[in-house]
Amino acid sequence: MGKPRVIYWFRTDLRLHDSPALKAALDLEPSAFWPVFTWDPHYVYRVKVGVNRWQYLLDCQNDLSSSIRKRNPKSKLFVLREAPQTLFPKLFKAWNVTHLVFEKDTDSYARERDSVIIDLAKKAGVEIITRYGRTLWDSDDVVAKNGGKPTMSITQLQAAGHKVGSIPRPIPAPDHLPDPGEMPVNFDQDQPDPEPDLNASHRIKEEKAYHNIAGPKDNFAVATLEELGFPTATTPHRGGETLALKTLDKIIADAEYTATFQKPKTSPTAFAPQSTTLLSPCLHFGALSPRLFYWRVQDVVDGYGKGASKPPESLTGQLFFRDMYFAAQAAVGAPFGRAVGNAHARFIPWHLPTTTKGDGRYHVDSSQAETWVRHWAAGTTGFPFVDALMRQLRAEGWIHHLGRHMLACFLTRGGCYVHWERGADVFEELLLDHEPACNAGNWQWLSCAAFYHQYFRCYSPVTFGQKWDRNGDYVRRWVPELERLDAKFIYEPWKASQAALDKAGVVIRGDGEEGGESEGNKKTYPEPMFDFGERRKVCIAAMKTAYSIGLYGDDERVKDGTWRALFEKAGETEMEGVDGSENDDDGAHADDAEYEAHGSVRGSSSKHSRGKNDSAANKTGPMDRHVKKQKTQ
DNA sequence: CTTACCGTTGGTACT
DNA sequence: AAGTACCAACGGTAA
Repeated sequence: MGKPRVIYWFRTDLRLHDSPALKAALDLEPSAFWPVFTWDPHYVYRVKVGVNRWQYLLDCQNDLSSSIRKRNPKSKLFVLREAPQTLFPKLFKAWNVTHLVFEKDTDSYARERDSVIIDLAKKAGVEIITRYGRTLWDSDDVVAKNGGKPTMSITQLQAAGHKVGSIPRPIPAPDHLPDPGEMPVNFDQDQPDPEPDLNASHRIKEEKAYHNIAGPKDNFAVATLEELGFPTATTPHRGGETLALKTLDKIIADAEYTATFQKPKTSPTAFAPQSTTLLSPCLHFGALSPRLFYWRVQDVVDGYGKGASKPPESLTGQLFFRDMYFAAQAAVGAPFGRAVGNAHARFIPWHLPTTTKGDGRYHVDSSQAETWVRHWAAGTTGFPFVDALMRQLRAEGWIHHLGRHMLACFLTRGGCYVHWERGADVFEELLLDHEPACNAGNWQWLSCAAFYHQYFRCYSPVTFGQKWDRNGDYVRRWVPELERLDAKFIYEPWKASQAALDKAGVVIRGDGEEGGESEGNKKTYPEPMFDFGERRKVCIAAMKTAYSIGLYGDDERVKDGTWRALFEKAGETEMEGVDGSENDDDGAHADDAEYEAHGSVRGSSSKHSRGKNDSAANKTGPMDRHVKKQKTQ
């Protein structure tokens, strides 16, 4: 029995401070200690990760690696390019490993993957040690204290958290790390199947992610965007533990901001600087510990006395929401990320639902909805506030939480009546801070499928922006076509007089698909893609029908399609399978037309450039005709 | 059982 | 400018 030879497996905990798992690994007093990151093909190919988020991940890895090196010049973050499921059994042997240590992860894919790894380690006689530090409280403990049920309200989370116990105080970063052992690669590399590559559309060059297990220079280096075939990232936001801690210091130094923070009063239109902390991407990658964040803030609040804000509005309250979604997902499992099969989300027959085949595709039941979602994703809806938000999201990978509300409400229950899964797909790709539990949870919240139910409260793309930004500076920043338009019309340019438009040098015309950005000296901006007031009414009425029918995602009638009869009986026409297009009965639909499309909205980074054949927009399925016949009977 | 009130972040019309 | 009542009316929670 030699001394412990330990692999510390970094995943979504790219930091050295406050890591219970890292502490457990170092407490073994290893004779060999390898800080390792494995490239999971699931992340590289099977989930949508935009270029900006890749950049942020690589930032975090580079910073971590240099922090490790500072503590031991012989060490660094060793990046191995192979799926952990095939890599670890070989590594255990080749490096003579005795322990594998990592932070527990309650995401559904991670749970599945980690249980495989734990079995493999058992077989190899390698001891597994895990600890938890991803949320304030261990999500499984929260679920247990919530009666085994998902936490569906912030009250439940707070009550269950209270029962779990006090939030652990942060653990300082180690000031020294043990030497790594020898690292022979005397085994073959298992190559993953790159198909389907959900990120193929972003790549501008050959992707070389798995060309060599230790990277192109054979030195286990952190990858570059170029090796992945990606173009340069556009986000100004940079990642890494060092930066995260600096940002946190700056926030904490402002005691009044920290102690009196009220989320609903922070502005979604503030930019340079934004009104919130922008720490969410650091939390996602684990570059910042939520418990460190919590206690640094709480200590300020405790010292501030009267006038401090309280959860859920306060800064610490924001972390509670994160814990709530994590615990909800921990309880529900994989169905939490979907509608069908999710017993805790209402069934609402929105357009463009994901197919039940599990292939990531969705049902194009309405060409009109498909057109709307494309405009939504590209930032060409003709509603300036909506378009500004989407353009900032595409460029920077981050928008304010209330901006996300606006976009989500508009796409689902307050505008397009498109399924929240379509919006979640786009956010998953674009958000730097995309967190599976929080994304799915927030989309369910905003669409009133779960967590939130007041569907009659709708965000107006005109009024909501005006409430925060009378002059429309935010819109001018992101929709430069309207830069010079009078503030009176900046949120609703279709109402502007010809004189006002002439003065601003803009023409309101078309649907943004012509590709022409300028006409002479004038710029063009699209007409609004629908009458918002009308759509709002239609959506609220349809939500009322869906609520009164009261089905949930796990209902048999949802799975077998008999839900439709219930909605037809209720006289509902705004629903999946009914195409609202005015001009689509021109005989253009082939009988065997495909009615599925890839589960991603290809928002082109070059705006206004989407081709007409880019999607299944002009194809409809048999269901449409079926329903249309019924309508005209 | 009923009832009243609350729920992180709506919109409108009024004072 | 900021506060209030109302719109039409949801589910969860506590009394």
